[in-house]
Amino acid sequence: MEIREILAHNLKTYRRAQGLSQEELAHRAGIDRTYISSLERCVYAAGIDVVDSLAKVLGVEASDLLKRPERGASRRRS
Amino acid sequence: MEIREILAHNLKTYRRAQGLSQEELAHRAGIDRTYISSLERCVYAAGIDVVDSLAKVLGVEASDLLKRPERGASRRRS
DNA sequence: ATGTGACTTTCAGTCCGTG
DNA sequence: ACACGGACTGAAAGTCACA
Repeated sequence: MEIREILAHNLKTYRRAQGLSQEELAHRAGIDRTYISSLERCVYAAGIDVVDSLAKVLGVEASDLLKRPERGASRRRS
Repeated sequence: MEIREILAHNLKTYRRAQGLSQEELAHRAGIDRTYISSLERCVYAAGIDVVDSLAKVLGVEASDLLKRPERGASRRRS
């Protein structure tokens, strides 16, 4: 799994957990709207400083955004 | 503490733990020697793909390179 | 074996828009 | 609220010579 994909996944997950839209997140992090969209679609390899500012808005550590998701336990059993 | 400094610190620490010179690390990661030097001196905010390739050579996760160092327990008592 | 300045090229990141 | 495109700018990516 590519590092961009990991970031994209975590970004999307944490963002939704906070109930934020891409626009809201972009605004609060002082980053362009369309760039967030690009990151979640793995268009760019973000710089660590934007990872850091995104992490701050999302209330997590920068390193958390680069952690590969858990192997087994993703799906919620209905 | 700035994210660049964290990366610089961890990079240096892990590199030395592996007994690698900047040149060796650079060579193995397919990156220029002087660029490693720049990163360890906080000249740039590296991209996550660079962080990832460095992490692979150092045998750690990309997220480990962005983890802020432990508060207390760094200095070894002589 | 590393720091640093000067340099060129690539791409991250912005800003405008559309569907 | 999001995907996606074009055009642009500045910083990162990459190279070299010298201390």
